[in-house]
Amino acid sequence: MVAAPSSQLDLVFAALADPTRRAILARLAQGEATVNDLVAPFDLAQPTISKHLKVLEGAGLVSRGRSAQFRPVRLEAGPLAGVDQWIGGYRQFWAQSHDRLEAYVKTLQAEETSRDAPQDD
Amino acid sequence: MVAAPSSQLDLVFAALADPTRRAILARLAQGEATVNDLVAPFDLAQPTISKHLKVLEGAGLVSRGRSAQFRPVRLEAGPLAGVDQWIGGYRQFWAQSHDRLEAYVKTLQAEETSRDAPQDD
DNA sequence: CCTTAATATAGCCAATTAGCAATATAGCTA
DNA sequence: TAGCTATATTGCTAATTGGCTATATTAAGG
Repeated sequence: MVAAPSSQLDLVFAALADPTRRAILARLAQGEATVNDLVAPFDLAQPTISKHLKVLEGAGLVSRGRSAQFRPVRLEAGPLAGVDQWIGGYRQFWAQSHDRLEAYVKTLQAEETSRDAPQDD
Repeated sequence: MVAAPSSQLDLVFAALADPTRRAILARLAQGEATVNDLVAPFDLAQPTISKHLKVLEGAGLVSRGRSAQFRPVRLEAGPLAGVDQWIGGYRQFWAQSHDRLEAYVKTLQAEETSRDAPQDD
């Protein structure tokens, strides 16, 4: 077992890479839920959902309570703030590519008048 | 192999889950680079980096040019805008308890920044 | 042409992962 | 206590992944 300790971002991005887990988060955005609540909408076995929950918990994206034999799951958005922060460092780059795209569209429109545009891709 | 077509978000999150790939993006935030440029800072073999680049390209996060025997790699931030939008749906959940969160975010950013934040200076 | 440089591809391995069914545990309730 | 319900754990499999070395490809330059 050589495994370097995964950083928080590693765990969070990995957790978010699975559509089932994102759907679970979406459900939790509407409020706390039991495991069975979370199983219901999917065509997946209960242990499978429990496993997904463990991954989400490991990433800090959910926390568990205890109420009788229920272990309510609730959304913890903290790590998403971390992702948001990380992404913030790149915001300028998609603003910029948007500008480039706009410029490109303008070019196409300009060439439209001269009816002879070469394909350059 | 029944594999449902991974959504863009699946691919992007999965690509971002690896610290080497995030570091590559951080490097590309400073400008186009050749594969060798990207190999240099890591203690990884060139084919390993090429594989990472293929993952990033599959997610739409980088694109490749061609110039002699070089295949310059450049950042494509578009997909990050998609992530930003997805995350936007959860912003309210951390806005609520901003105070407690601030320290937490600072902590994990401190951990990550040195490793793979884009340099914007 | 032949060599060198930049990159890609192939093939291998170990670790991880998403899924399942079966079973165990924990806490009500009768 | 017994039984029922909610959830966790175990143990399996197939697929995927990150790493490597060795080799192939592509383009420049002598």
